[in-house]
Amino acid sequence: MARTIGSYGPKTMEAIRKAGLRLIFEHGYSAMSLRQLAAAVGIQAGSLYNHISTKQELLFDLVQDHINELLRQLDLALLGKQRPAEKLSAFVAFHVTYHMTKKREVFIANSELRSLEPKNYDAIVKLRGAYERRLAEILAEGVSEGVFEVVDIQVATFAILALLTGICTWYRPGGRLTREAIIAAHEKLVLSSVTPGGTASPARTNPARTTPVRKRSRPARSVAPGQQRD
Amino acid sequence: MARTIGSYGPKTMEAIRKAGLRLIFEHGYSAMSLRQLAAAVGIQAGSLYNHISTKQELLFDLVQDHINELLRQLDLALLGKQRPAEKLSAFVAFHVTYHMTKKREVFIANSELRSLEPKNYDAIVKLRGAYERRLAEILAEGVSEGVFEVVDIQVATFAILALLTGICTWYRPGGRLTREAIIAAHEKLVLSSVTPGGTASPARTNPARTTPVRKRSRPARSVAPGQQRD
Amino acid sequence: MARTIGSYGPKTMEAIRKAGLRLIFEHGYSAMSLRQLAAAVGIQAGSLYNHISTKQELLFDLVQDHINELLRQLDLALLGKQRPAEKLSAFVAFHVTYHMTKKREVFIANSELRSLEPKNYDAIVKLRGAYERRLAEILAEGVSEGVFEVVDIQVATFAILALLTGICTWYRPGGRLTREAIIAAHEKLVLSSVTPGGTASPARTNPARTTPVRKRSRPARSVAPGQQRD
Amino acid sequence: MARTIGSYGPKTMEAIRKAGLRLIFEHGYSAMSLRQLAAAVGIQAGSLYNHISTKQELLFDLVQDHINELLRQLDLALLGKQRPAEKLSAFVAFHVTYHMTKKREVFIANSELRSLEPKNYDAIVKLRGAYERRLAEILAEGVSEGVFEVVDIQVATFAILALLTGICTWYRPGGRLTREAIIAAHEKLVLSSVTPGGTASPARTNPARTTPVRKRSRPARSVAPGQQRD
DNA sequence: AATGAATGAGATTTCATTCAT
DNA sequence: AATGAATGAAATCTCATTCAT
Repeated sequence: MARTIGSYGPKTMEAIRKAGLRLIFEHGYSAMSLRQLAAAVGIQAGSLYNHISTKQELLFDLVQDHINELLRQLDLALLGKQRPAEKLSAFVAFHVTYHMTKKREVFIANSELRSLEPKNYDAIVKLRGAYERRLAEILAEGVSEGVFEVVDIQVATFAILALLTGICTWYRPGGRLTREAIIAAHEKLVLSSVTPGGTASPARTNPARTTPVRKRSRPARSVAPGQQRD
Repeated sequence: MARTIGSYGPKTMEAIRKAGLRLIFEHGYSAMSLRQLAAAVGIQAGSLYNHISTKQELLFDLVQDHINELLRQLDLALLGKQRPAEKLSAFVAFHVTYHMTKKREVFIANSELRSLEPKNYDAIVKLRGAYERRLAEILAEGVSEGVFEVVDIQVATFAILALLTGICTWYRPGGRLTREAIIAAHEKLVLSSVTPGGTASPARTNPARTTPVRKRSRPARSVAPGQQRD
Repeated sequence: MARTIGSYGPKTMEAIRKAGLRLIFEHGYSAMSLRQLAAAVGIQAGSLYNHISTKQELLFDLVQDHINELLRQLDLALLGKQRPAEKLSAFVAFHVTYHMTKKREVFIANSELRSLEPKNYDAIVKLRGAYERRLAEILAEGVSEGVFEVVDIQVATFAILALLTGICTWYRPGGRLTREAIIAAHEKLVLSSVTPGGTASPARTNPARTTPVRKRSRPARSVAPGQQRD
Repeated sequence: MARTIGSYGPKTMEAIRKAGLRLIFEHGYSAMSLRQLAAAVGIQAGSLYNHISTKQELLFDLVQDHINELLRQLDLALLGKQRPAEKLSAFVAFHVTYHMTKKREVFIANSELRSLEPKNYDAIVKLRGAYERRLAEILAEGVSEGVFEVVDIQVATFAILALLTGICTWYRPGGRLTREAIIAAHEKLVLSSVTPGGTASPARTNPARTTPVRKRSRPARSVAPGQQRD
């Protein structure tokens, strides 16, 4: 049979990316077959190869494009913000908004890192590091100015990112809350979480750790998002 | 010919579960092949079927046993705690500790729900709901006593769980921080996050939502942890 | 790598059907492996799935197409025949001829019904019933006109069909007898078998059968050709 | 778990044979797994090997014992019969009765010959030949005495056997007809079928067959019951 | 740029059979 | 005589990928 409507010409690549995002989001990268993907696009499996080079490259492109866009927009969102609290607010608002808009991209970029081949994995983790560093720097600045208090900056960075990223596992447009309410809820949680006060004392580092850090027993690229890099 | 070398006897099942946990954690359920699993155990692929009935059942058992244990231990940890703040502290300490001890089980139970067949998925989601409810009730109690302040209890529940569960993606024993420090860091973040004060106003619900809630377009069982159920 | 040698193009499906017929005839459906079949066709086992959807579907299609063709040709053969004896002669001649020509299809359609899944089984048995009814009606007509005599029409129908169908277990082209001789031999047997005369009395029905008919203890779809339906 | 009731001691072998008969009758030899068989008996698959040597031997024993018994009883049934018609009546009555009583054994012995390994196949076909010869001799005797008329003795032998053997595909105790009625119905059909009269002329043999008989293209042991041996 | 048919590897699962206990 | 756990082969079927058309 000839090709079906909706799959013709230069729009096919875009249809592949879109269907790929959805299918990987729903089933995971290795559970998604290229036949499934092709069917969703309305073409035969072999025809995919007119547009992608391999399944792996499709994943890599989706993830890479997402992270680049994320970084680009984050920098726009932080533009002109001065004080740490202001920056943190902007970070939260941006992150939440972005995750509500692009929950599939975000989810995949977090959960399918382990499906990337080593070279691709390294490239993505490097990009992701840049994003995390933005938050870590905001926290560090706030702590050094005395407006934030955390037990450990690294832990707080990971924890806040996890908190914010959690959205894409449950958010659905048209749910009970408005976007603004969801953003507000997260701003409250995050800003309060680093507010000074309470009984917390600074973290003690591990005295047991006198031997050199062991090589990890599992492949460096196994799980997302924050590999223990401290 | 009968068996020559390799694992034997009643320990095999335990070895399968252990290797299964590790491999699913590292590669994901559908990326783990039973050949791999058998090799890790030291038997032939077909021999797995003396111990499991299907690959799917293995996943289900691992997840179910984990959640049952999690619930059981949580209730022990909360025993005798009275005030909401006390309960929340205990919840955080328990959750973090458990996640550091059993990070693989926890990670799988969160990330592989979508790999469960509908019947199994439903059973697990039900169990998980019981766990989430424990936290939601603590928050609700604190809010009604005026000791906690959140914009929205549901959102706060999901956010705190996401924050806490994030640990199992980066924690590794023997890292820079002691367990106690990690627990303390999370207690600070979580307890502060719900501390009254700040400018937050109560969540406005979505005025746009006048039509009945649509059926979701993707399978009900796709992603973890908190399906939009509000 | 793509294909190198072997069958190609639109002829493959026909080759699969032909080889499938032969292999099922020789070894039986469940004893025929798809590897064998693929080897007979000259392709890889997996390549079969470009042409068939499952092994079961292949069997079903072979059987269904055969029975449809059988019915179609039978009706042609009976066209214009008036008297019962004439009809019975035509039936025998047609049946024997067809079974000599398509002995594999015939044999499979009779012996592999039990290998059909329930839904497929039901469909085929229904078609087969139509064929059997043609014969039963000829006999009934002859009996009511007094030109045939049988003890029981149902039993005679089954018996004559069994007699005629037996051919496909021993016929081989180029054997000792001409086709015409084989047909003549069967016409003599069948026509004589229902000729009036002899000592036979009408069948007594079973007096022991006072209780309702029990459900059969084995699956309704086990053996061919005539399930006890009286 | 220990062994279940009904499977203990010297009765196990009998249970295996009985369950084996049923399962092969219902599903066919190669579709019956030894695990199924063991389950039907109430033991583990491995335990079968305390009683049988291989799956193939089980089939062979079932078939061989059946045919031996068949021959033995046939000779008893023919004892003292003098005239051909008397003999043929006795043959039919015996055959039908036996097939109603032992329809599973009969069916298997006819349909699973192709599942026998060459050596076993040869042994069984030899035995079966003895049985067929009994009928062929009765017919030949009747023909030479002028009380029977057939176009071809070989064809008539096969056809009558097929007719009679068909019973085991539809007979079920407690059906509409009494055993006696079924026997009577078959006696009428068979005796009439060889009654002299009618227009049939003796079979012409195949003039085309001038070349030596080709070797059969398929394995000598493929199908039942009457290989073309003329 | 799409199809349809192919490949070779590999997926999960079942099989007959073995044997220490 | 039974069990339970093992083997190695093979079952059906799916996969990513290739390529002549």
